[in-house]
Amino acid sequence: MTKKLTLEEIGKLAGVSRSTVSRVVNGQPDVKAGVRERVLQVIRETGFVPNPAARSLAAQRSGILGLVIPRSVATFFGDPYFSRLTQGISQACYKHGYMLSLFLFYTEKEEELLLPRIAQRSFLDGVIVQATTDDDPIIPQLQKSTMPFLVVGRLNEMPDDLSYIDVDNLSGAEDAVKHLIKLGHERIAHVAGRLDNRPALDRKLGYEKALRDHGIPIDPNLIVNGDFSEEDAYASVQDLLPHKPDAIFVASDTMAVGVVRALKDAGLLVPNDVAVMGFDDLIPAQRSEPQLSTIKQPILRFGVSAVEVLADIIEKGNMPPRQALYDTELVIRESCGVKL
Amino acid sequence: MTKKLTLEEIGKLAGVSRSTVSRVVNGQPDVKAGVRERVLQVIRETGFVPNPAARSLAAQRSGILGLVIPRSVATFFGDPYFSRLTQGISQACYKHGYMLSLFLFYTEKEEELLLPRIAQRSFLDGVIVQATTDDDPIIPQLQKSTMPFLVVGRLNEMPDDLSYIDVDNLSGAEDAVKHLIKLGHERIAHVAGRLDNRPALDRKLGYEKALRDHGIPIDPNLIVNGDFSEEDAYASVQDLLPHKPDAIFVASDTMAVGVVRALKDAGLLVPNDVAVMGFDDLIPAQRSEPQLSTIKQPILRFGVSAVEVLADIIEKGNMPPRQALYDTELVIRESCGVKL
DNA sequence: CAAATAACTGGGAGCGCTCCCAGTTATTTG
DNA sequence: CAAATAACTGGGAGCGCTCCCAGTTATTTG
Repeated sequence: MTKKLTLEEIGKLAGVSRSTVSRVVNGQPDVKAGVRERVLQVIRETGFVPNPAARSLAAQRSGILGLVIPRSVATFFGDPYFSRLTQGISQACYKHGYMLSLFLFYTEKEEELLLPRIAQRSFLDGVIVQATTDDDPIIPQLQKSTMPFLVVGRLNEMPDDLSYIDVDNLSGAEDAVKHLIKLGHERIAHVAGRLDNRPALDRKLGYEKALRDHGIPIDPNLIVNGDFSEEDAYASVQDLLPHKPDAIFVASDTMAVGVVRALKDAGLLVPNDVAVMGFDDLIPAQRSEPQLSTIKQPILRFGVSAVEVLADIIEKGNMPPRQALYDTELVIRESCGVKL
Repeated sequence: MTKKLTLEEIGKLAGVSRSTVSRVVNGQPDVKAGVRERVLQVIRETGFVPNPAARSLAAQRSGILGLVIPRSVATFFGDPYFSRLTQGISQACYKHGYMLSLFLFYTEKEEELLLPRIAQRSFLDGVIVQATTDDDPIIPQLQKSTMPFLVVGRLNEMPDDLSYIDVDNLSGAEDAVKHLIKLGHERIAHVAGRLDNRPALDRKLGYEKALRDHGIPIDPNLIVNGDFSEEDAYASVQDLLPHKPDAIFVASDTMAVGVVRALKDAGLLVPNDVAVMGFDDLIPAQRSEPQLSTIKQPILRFGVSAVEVLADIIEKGNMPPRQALYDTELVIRESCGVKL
C-alpha cells in the first residue's frame, strides 16, 4: 500500500495503459484475453477498487439510487411493511450494481434542505419515493426536475404520466371476501384501517365490491373503522357483535389478532362461530391461535421490482410511464374455517 | 436552464471567479460582504447545487456515512429498535451535512461484493456498524482498513481499541429490579430474552446483580428464558406461577405485554397480586392495560450520538477510541404498583 | 500476398470541483 | 504618508476516472 491505487498505477503494474484497465474493470470488449487476465490478476492482488467519485464525475452518473420516505409516512417507518420493502430494495440495488441512499424526512427543514440536492441529478441516478398525501410537494418537485423516479404505492389523485408500482389491495380484499362468501358466510363484517390511507380505502372498496358482485347488501352496521392498531380493533368488535356477523374481514393482520382475541373473550369460537380473515401475511398471522387466513402481500418481491422498474426508467427514459399493480395471494390457514 | 450550472458559470453571472463562488458555497472567510451577497443571490435565483462527485474527487471526501447492518442481525431489521435507530442516525446525518447510505446484508455474496468498496474510503467518509456476532468478519475487516468506524452495541468479546457506543442494559435492569425491591417485593422473577444476544444477557446480569446487592438469593426457578416474542412470554408464565412470584421483571415490553395477559388469564391482578416491569419503552408499553412501568432506552438520541461520535472520529482520528454507555431511564407507570 | 477490415491499445481532453499560491486592493501603523 | 500588513481575489494544477479518436497489430478476403 505504498502508492495510491489508481487505474494508472494498476496499468503500470500490469504493463498496460489506464484505458485498458478501465475496459477490464467495466467489462468492456476489445481486450485480448491474456491481457485481461493479467490485469484482473493485478486487481485481485492489490485489492483495487475504482474511485467512485472520479467515476461519477467522468461518466456523469453516480451509481446511487435514493429511497425517499416523505414526512407524512416517515412516522410509519417502524411498520414491518417498510423494513420488508427496504430489504427488497437494498438487495435488488446491490444486484444491479447500485448503492442505496436513504432519505427519511421528519422535519420540513430537512426536506427543504435535501430536496434540491436530490432532484439535481448530480448525486443520484434515480429515486424511489414512497407514496404520500396528495398535497405533498415532493412528487411535483421531482416531476419538475429531470430526475428519473418511481412512486411506490399510489396517491388518491395520480397524474397519468407518473410511473408507479403498487400492490392491488382492492382485488386482494375482493379475493378474501369472495372466499368467505364461497364458504357460505352471509353476514360478513369489515374492520377497516385508517381511511385517509389508500391501501385501507382500497381494501374497503374491495370488500364492498365482492359483496355487491354476489348480490349481498352492504350493511353499514357491519363496517367499523380501525386505526391499524390491535387495541383499537379489539375494542371495535364490541360494536360489531350486536349485529351478529358470521365472518369478519380485517384490513390488517395486526388488527385481526386483536379481533380474534376479542371474539375469544366474548366466548365465541374462531372459526366455528365467527370466521376471520386478515391482510398482509406478516409474522403475527402465522403465530396466532388459530393461525390466520390472510392475503399475502409479496412486499419483498415488490421492493425488488421497484428497483428493476426504476433501472429501466433510468436506461430508457420515462416514456411511456411504467405503471404496474402486483397481485396478492390468498393464504388459507385455520381462522377462515375450511382447509382446501 | 440553458447552460449547465457550475461554479464557473455562477461566477460569470455574479462577475467573480470560480474560486470566490467556491468560498461562498463553503462558507469560508475572505469574501467581501457585498460580493458574498451577490453570489448568494445568483445561487438562489439559479438553484445551483454543487456537483457532489466533483467535490468528492477534489476534496477527497464524499460527505456520505454508511450504516451497515450485518447479516447476523439484518433479520431483525423489522424490529422497532432499528427503525428508531435509523431515524436518529438519518436526522443527525442531515444536520451534520452528511448523506446516509444503507447497507443491509442478507447474503454472504452481498457482503463479499460490497465490503471491499465500503472499506476502501473512496465512497464513504465513515461507517456506523451494528454490533454482530463475535465471529463476524465485518469488524476485523474494517479494522484492517483505514476507514473511520463506530460500533453500535457491543460484542461479547470486544477489542480494547474499538470505538463503540451502547446502551447500559445492565444498570437499566438493575434500576428496574431495585425499584421493585424498594416497593417491598421479595420474590422477583425474570423473563429473559434470547441469551445469545448481548442486551438480553446484560439485562439478566443486571437483575441478578440487584438481587445480590440486596442480599436476596437468586432462585433459578424464578428465571425463565423467552425469545423476545409475546406468545413465548405468555407461555413462560405458566412455569413461573407455581413458584409464587410477587413481581416479574421482563426483558422487553413486547414480552411484558404477554406476561400481563397471562397473569390476567390466570385470574391474578396486576399490579396488586403481581407487579410487572418491562424494558424498552416502546409504544406497547404506553397502550397496555395497565400501563407498563418500564426502562426507557433513548434510542433516537442514541442514533444521533452515533453520528456525532463518528463525525468526531472522522475529524480527529480514532485515538483514543471513543467508548460510551448511554443511560436508560426508569419510567414508572401503573404495572409496578406505586406511583411516586 | 496486397489491401481491406477487424481487433486491440494508448493518450488527450474533460467532467466540476478544492487547494494553494501569487497578485491586487484596502487598511493599519510608526 | 510611505511601508508593512491584512483582507480579498483569480487562476493553475490536480483529484481519478470515462470517452473518443488516432494509431497499431492481427486477421480476413479476393
